[in-house]
Amino acid sequence: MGTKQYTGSPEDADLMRADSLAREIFADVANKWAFLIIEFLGERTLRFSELRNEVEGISHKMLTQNLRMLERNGLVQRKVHPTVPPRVEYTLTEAGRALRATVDGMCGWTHTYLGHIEESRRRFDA
Amino acid sequence: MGTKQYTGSPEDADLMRADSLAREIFADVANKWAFLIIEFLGERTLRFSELRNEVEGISHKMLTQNLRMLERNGLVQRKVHPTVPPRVEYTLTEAGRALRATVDGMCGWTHTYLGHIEESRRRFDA
DNA sequence: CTGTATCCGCATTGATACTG
DNA sequence: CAGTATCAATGCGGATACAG
Repeated sequence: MGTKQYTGSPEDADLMRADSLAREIFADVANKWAFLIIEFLGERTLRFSELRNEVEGISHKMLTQNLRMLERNGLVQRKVHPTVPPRVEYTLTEAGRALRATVDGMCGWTHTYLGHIEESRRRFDA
Repeated sequence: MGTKQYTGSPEDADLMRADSLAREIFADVANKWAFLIIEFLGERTLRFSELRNEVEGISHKMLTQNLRMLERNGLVQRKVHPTVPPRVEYTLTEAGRALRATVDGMCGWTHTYLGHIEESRRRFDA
């Protein structure tokens, strides 16, 4: 994801592919719902309805939509128990947990700079 | 950003405020353009037009909009040189650089799990 | 060059209803 | 309970024009 100065050399093909894919993944994952889902899921295994309660404010639709997306990218594992009524559980994969580590970093950052941000906002809004 | 089990005790007031603010910041910052801007800015100082070129695909509007947002939250510093034509330079603040460290983590994560993700997608799309 | 404002199409989102 | 589908709204984002 560095500067893009492709000269056309053979090795660049992979870099370009990787870069554009990285962008795509960024666009997928870098939205607040995905982050919140990953963060709340943590090391746990939660059902659809449990997630719905934890991530408050998320709609039924956005939850399923983001869960599908995360599953497609291999970040969450979806386990369906063939019972009635159905019981579906979601867990972070290894890749998901690795991503969560970085999201945790963002959470930590948020708390560290909370004051800084609030003050900056006050000054700006004047 | 942990579980929200507020009992109503006095100390909880701050936690709730911090939590909701953290959410708000998440919603602000967790979008691909903001990430890309932060990532490309790095340790450098760039002009508006330079940023426009680096972050390819971003529109005039989205760039200004995100730059304002980042400035408001105290993540970038905006320096206007009173010349004609105007010259405006953007730099990450300390808070911005700290956030960038975590965004870097995400970039690293992307490259580490690129193969995993591609394969997972192929399987899912079948 | 940088920035604001306006218009407008389109995608995202929520609400609702329905299936297994 | 979990998931899909449909519809309507609204808000995002791009294009354009214009000002300093």
